[in-house]
Parts: sequence; structure tokens; C-alpha cells
Amino acid sequence: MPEGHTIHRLALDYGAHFTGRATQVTSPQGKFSDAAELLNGSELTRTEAHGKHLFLGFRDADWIHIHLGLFGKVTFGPAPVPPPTDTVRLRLANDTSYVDLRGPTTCALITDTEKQAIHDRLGPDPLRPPQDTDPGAAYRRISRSRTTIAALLMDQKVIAGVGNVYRAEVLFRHGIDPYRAGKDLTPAEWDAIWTDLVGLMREGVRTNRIDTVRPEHTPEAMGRPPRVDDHGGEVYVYRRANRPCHICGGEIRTADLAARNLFWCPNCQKP
DNA sequence: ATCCGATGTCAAT
DNA sequence: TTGACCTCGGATC
Repeated sequence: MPEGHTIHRLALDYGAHFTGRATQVTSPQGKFSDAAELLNGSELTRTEAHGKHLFLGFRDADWIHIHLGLFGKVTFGPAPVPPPTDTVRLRLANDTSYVDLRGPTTCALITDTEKQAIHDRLGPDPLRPPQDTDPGAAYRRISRSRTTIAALLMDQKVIAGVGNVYRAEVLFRHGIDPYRAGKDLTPAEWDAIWTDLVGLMREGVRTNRIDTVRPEHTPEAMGRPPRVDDHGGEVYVYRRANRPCHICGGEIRTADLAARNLFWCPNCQKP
């Protein structure tokens, strides 16, 4: 689930269900019990996301810092709360709703200062307000780097919130070879990529899934068999290895890059 | 019943 | 570059 759009959506959903009221905070699994006891009964005052990091603000200056990692999951539900299972790291509950967090890489109580340190080490996030966000800072790093653009897009210090799906899809949409060095990306190309990510990821927050296929390229529009993608979104290349490209019909390729699966169409994304 | 992979990241090598 | 961590659903036996 978790690329930046998921986390921004969670910030909105946690906020909508729990801000402004006393919240019951527990850690059925036990790994967050001490902090949960400190916060239990206090008010969730605000929620925020930066890249893949989620911040739940309690009272004036207490924050729960959550990072889902690869496996973390969040489940919302209506009251009454069901008995928790033993993997629930954090449960919030009030009279009307509950929400469970399982399997996160991080769930920790932090201060304002610690939170600021996290913002400081993250790059610009296409989903944060423009006044907080400088895509030029990302381009400065990219244009000085011999690292591949595929790796740079996954580097959260360069740009925050892009994961394996948006990386593959945005490079496809711009016809860019994932192995191209960052320094060979033109300002116009970066501009187009950034603008596209803003649009795609906002749509992702709205729909809570990743869709990247333009209407004119859907299988129906192209007269091809309907898609069989199994990850809840309509995409060009992600997890479509050895299947036909929606545009040219050639085979989508896959390769290992920095321990992740990369997907691209060698014909549409030429060096 | 068991295995494997996954939209992530870090530390150790 | 590899291993560790966190969880669970789908594929495979």
C-alpha cells in the first residue's frame, strides 16, 4: 500500500475520525504501551504527512511518528471496537470509530525538534503545499548526480513520497530510460516529471490507489484484452513484466535495481 | 501446511 | 550488496 499518496490519505482520514476529541490510545501488541499510556485520553490536535512519514499530533507538542515500511497496514472501522488481535501496534478509539496500525517500521513518540529533524532530511514532497516545497532543490541534486534517475526518484532525500510504482510509471509516461544518469535529465524533463507527479499523486490521495494510464491508452481504448493487474490500479508497466506494453505492444521488462524490482518498456523508454 | 513476495528503509559489510 | 525487520495474502504443495 504505502507510497506517499497513501500516507497523505491516512493523515486526512486519521484527522477526520479522531481530531478534536479525547482519544483512547492503546497498544494491544505491547510494543508501544508506555507511550500509549502517556497519551491515552488526550486530544488528537492535528495530523500531517511528509513523504512516507505520518505524524499524529497530540496536545501541544507530542507527536506519534509512523512509518509503514513495506508491510505496515492501517484499518479504520466503526464503533464498537472489536477485540484487538495481537499484532495491533497502535489503536485509537472514540465513541464512533477505531483505527488499528499493524506492522509499521516505526511507531514512536517524538518531540517537535525530532519531528523537524525528519522534515530536514526529506526532499520536497509533491503532495505538500507549494510554499513548503521546492522542486528545484530536487533538480539540483539530480542534475549533479551520476546515479540513475530510477534510483534518484526512490531516494527520499531527493524527493519524498515516490515509491516503486510511481517511479516506474512516471518514467514510462515521460519516455525516460530508467538507467539514464540524473545529470543527463534536462530542466524541462524534470519540470514535466514533477508536475505529473503532483497530478498523479493528488489523484492517488483522492482515490486511495495508483492509476496512471491515460484514457486513450486503456486496454479498451486500444482494442486489447482487459487488464488483469492485481494491485488495485491501472498502470503501464508496474508488475507487468513480459506482458505487452499498452502503447507499443512490445514486452515490458523487469530488472533488479537497488534491491527493488524495476519495470520499463525498452521500446518506449529508449536510452 | 508452507512458501514467497510486497507500493520500504537502515545498518553492516 | 546483503540481511534484518515488520505482517499477511496468494500461490503452491
